[in-house]
Amino acid sequence: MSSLRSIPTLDDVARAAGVSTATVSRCLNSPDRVIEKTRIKVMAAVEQLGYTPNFGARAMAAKRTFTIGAIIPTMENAIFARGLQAFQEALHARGYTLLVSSSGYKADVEAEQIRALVARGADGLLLIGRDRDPSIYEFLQHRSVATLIAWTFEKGSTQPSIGFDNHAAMKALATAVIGKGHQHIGLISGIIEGNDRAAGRYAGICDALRAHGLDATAMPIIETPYEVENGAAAFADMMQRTPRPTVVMCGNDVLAVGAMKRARDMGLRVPEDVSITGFDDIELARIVTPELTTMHVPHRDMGQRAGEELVNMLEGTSAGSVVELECALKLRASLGPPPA
Amino acid sequence: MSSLRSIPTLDDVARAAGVSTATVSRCLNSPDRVIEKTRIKVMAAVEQLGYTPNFGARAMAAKRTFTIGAIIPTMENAIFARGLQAFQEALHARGYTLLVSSSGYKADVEAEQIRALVARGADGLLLIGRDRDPSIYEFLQHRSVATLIAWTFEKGSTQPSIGFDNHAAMKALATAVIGKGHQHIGLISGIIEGNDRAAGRYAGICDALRAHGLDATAMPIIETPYEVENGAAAFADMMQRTPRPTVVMCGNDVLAVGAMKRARDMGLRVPEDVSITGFDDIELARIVTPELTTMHVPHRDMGQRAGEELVNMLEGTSAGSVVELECALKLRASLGPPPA
DNA sequence: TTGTAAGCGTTATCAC
DNA sequence: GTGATAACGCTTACAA
Repeated sequence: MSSLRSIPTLDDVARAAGVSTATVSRCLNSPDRVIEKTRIKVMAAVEQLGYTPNFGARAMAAKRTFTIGAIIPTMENAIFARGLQAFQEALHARGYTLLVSSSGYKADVEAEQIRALVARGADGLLLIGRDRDPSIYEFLQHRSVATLIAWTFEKGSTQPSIGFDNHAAMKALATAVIGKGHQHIGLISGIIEGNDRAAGRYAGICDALRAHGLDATAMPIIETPYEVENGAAAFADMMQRTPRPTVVMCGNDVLAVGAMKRARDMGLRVPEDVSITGFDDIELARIVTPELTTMHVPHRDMGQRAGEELVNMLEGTSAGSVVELECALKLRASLGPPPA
Repeated sequence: MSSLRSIPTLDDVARAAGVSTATVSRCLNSPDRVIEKTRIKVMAAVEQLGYTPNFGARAMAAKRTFTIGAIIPTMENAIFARGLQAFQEALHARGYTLLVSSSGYKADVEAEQIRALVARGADGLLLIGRDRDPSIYEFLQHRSVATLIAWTFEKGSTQPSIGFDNHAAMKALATAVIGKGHQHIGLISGIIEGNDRAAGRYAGICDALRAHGLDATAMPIIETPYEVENGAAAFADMMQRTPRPTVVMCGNDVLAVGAMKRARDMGLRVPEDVSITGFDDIELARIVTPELTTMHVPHRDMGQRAGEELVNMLEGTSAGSVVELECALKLRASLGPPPA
């Protein structure tokens, strides 16, 4: 019975094909270094026995796994989904496997997962954002794990990275908002501590305000984890402030959508009574009514290029570059002029 | 310089602590089998050297990895996110690590990923739905990888599984729809081939129709992958059919939301001109306007219990049970009576 | 309680 | 082109 047969090893295949284990290994890894006749014989044995290489053994002997790990802050909303999908596809096309973990925006969980992935032999890692305990980067370097930072770009950074300038992008969005005539902006931000993207976006708004002679320190700001419910709660809170903001800018679309929902529940019309903006331009942004003014982030492009870059780093084709991607302002119905 | 030091092994730790590798191994795996004094000495060395066990070697020697794999059809929308998050938390609490892959609803990709995860030593696997080439189950059994099927329940199934009755749930929803007076239902379904959940939901609607003396074979049906855009396109198509459906039931919330968006773009009011229903009750369902009538699936509960069950199976506490979870009808504004 | 040593299943370096 | 054989880093009887 097949279920009694134990798991076949290289040795079993070699025996069945009447060759050495070295030859079987070659057939699997560099088929061209083996004469066709032998190869066919070996492959038949592989097939017949249902052989699958043991990954641990292979990793140990080859010091290479063709596996790349990615740790994203969350899978619960779509922010990283698109980019990750594209990343995965790019890796797959180059023969690599992607393993994903999510940290729930918790630094210690992330550190643990980085170790887990490295211990499992990940050749490379995709990390989101740059704010991280330095010891982690030391560890990664020590283990010579190729590491690429995504979702953020910083001029003159030394870390290989691909992303966009969160600061500049949010500044552009805020500038557009101010251009509509708004003087009272309220900000619902993600948790800024340990999150350079959130920090950059916040700073971008302040910059825009200052550039227009407005007082950035007066801006009401609520920090809360990126969840719809939190956006809703923060919005309600924000509407109590004095002076009441005429526009609520949100750190991402998820918060913004929560804010819009609460506005609706509170009987406030968007944008007649209050304007709302997001960031990311995930699918959600065009599903809600009214459609959300937001900053488009090239998720797919970023993911795909991240995949290619990481593979290139692994294969020595690239030393790890720093690439900046462009965002695009999406002016939609949720932003209007301030109420008269 | 620390970056010149090579990666420490058990041997290095043993040498540094002045004990054997066996003792170090014991300190790490069964600390109580080692006298405190030695343990302290060893742990200090571990710490000082920054030692991390090599996973491949450990897996090979111990034939156990405390790793569980999950393969979900997609990460691009939130359908599986909630459940997976809860699953992950449950595993983490029991000391297991979760590795996730997504198959893009493609059977061959899934098969490949199953092999990849098993080769990496996954002790157990979480799979979505039961439709799958039998050889996969044979393979899994042969490798004695504990496997749990989620998101679906079938009475009398022999596979360990946890889920809900897609057929009964959709039948209940359809019954509610018919109860509102609808005679012309259009269905926008996910791809049914190879997807028992989609198939069950379809059959459930047919059942409900028949139970009310309506002709199920006359129901217009469009099959399309679960994406917002596809839901929108299918809806437009559906509105051309004669007789025009008074309600469009969708295979899940993602399709439904796409349909709602298109309805709005076409100038059709929901539910005055046409009703729309979904399935899953993901967050999205209550974000859209009007809120979506749908079937609530206990995602978190399912994920959490799946995690516990799988660990129990691994640790011999459970032989693998078949558990059914209840869904709950959510009647919201997107469903109304048919237009006069 | 601790040490010795035999695997675990590959890959890679040599010879042949 | 192919075959021995030595790593690779760890766990686990078995001995001491």
